[in-house]
Amino acid sequence: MTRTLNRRQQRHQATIQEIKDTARQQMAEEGVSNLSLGAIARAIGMTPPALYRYFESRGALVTALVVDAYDSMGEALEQSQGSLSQDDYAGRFLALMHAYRGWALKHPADYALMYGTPAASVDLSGEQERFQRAVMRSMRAMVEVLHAAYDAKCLTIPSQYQEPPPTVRTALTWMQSVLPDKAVPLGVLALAFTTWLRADGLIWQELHGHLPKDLFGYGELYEMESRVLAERLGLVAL
Amino acid sequence: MTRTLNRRQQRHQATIQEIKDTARQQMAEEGVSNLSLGAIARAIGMTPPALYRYFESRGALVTALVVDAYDSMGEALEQSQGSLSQDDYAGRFLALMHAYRGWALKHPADYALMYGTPAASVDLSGEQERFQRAVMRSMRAMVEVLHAAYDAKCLTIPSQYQEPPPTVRTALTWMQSVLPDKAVPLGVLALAFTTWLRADGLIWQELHGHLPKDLFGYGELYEMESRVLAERLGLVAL
DNA sequence: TGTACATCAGTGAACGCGCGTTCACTGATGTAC
DNA sequence: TGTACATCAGTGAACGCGCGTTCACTGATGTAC
Repeated sequence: MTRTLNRRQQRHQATIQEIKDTARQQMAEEGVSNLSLGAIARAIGMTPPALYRYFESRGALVTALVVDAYDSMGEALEQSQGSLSQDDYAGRFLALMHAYRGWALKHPADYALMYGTPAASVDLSGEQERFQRAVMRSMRAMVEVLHAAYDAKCLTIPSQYQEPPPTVRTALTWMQSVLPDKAVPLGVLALAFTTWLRADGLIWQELHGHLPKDLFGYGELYEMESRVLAERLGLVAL
Repeated sequence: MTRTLNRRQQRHQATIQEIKDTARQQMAEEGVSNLSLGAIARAIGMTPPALYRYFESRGALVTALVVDAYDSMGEALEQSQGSLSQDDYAGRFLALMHAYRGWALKHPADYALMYGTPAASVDLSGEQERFQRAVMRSMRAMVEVLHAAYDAKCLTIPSQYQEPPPTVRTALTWMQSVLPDKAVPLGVLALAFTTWLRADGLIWQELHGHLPKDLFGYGELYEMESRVLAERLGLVAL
């Protein structure tokens, strides 16, 4: 196995990192759709063809960036749980929601890459499952909190979620199989995702929507919504 | 006034329409970010410079398309109310939600244009208010339903919405002033928008997200969510 | 430890492409008297 | 009704740009004996 890397391999990995970091910075400055291999190469003192030693195409680079973004987001979410007591479900939920918006505002380019118009990124059919797994990884913390609350009988699941339609059920089962916690009830899983996707709409519009910026009031609207969601999930504040 | 248009002016307006229609078709086929003036001109049998008689730049064309899209969506929402009785608030709400997803699926390119990564569109600072007004126009039906339900005491407004933070309040007041119905309580307005934005997240992810497509089960997840929302708004089905 | 060979990093030139926009222009369409 | 003039539509050529990707190549870095 390549357990130990020689110096050349280490440099290779380091350069891959440098390329990705530069790409992220480029996106942040010039906009997600203006990611150019030439500009990246220039910024790190190489010529464009040299990048092909590290990524086989522009698309491969973008794919790597997307997967990284989900990981980075997931990590931020997990870290948000640090200091909270295990059974403070409402607190943990609110921390997750807060961390989510925080991450999105701190990494707008990555967020746009994950969530924005896909034409800017790539839709290689072979990569689909790779993306799906990345999403699931980022969602672990959310699922974990709701599952814990459910087991403690502190979660209200709307009746509709108990018996999802067959197609939905199929997808949920796959998602369940990908998570480390194989015992998550499907209803909890569905609830975690719909809650999540609803938060998405708010954040995205705050960042890129055509509404007056004031409406979101530096996150106050979002926090308000988070609290409403927490209440309706039946999570009681400690 | 130019109340009656001569033939030349009529042709001018017709060509503007033709350009916009072709542009929409182009976006649908090639992706929103691949909108090219050359391709549009070619499709309608003109040369690229000719388009500059109708739009002063590519950005102006995109702006017009966005505004049109909001109008088209708003119209679809209003039409969804047609056959329902005025006081069937739950029915009207569900019809709106259903029509919203329906419109988005039928016009994915326009939806992406309104809602997607803005780099693909335009962010001329002067156009901001134009966009904001367009959004408000598209939201009339939703606001109207919730307002009617509120007056009939059939709407549950979360306590947090009664006293929004000052910044949020400012934006809501502006929004209120732009609507035809000047008497909408701010809480109702806020509720209408957050509900809306949450639905957005679901639809967008169904269209462009990295989740398994089955999860959305041909709209079943969305309908499920809509019903949950209706219940929680306190709207009772007739 | 030193040499012979394979592997890899990076270069520089080139390819072919499509893009938005400008400009000076020709013809056609409309207007005023 | 006919003519003179202004307005507008559309052309064709050109500008300057940046893009992703390929190719044959030179040097440097590592490996095996």
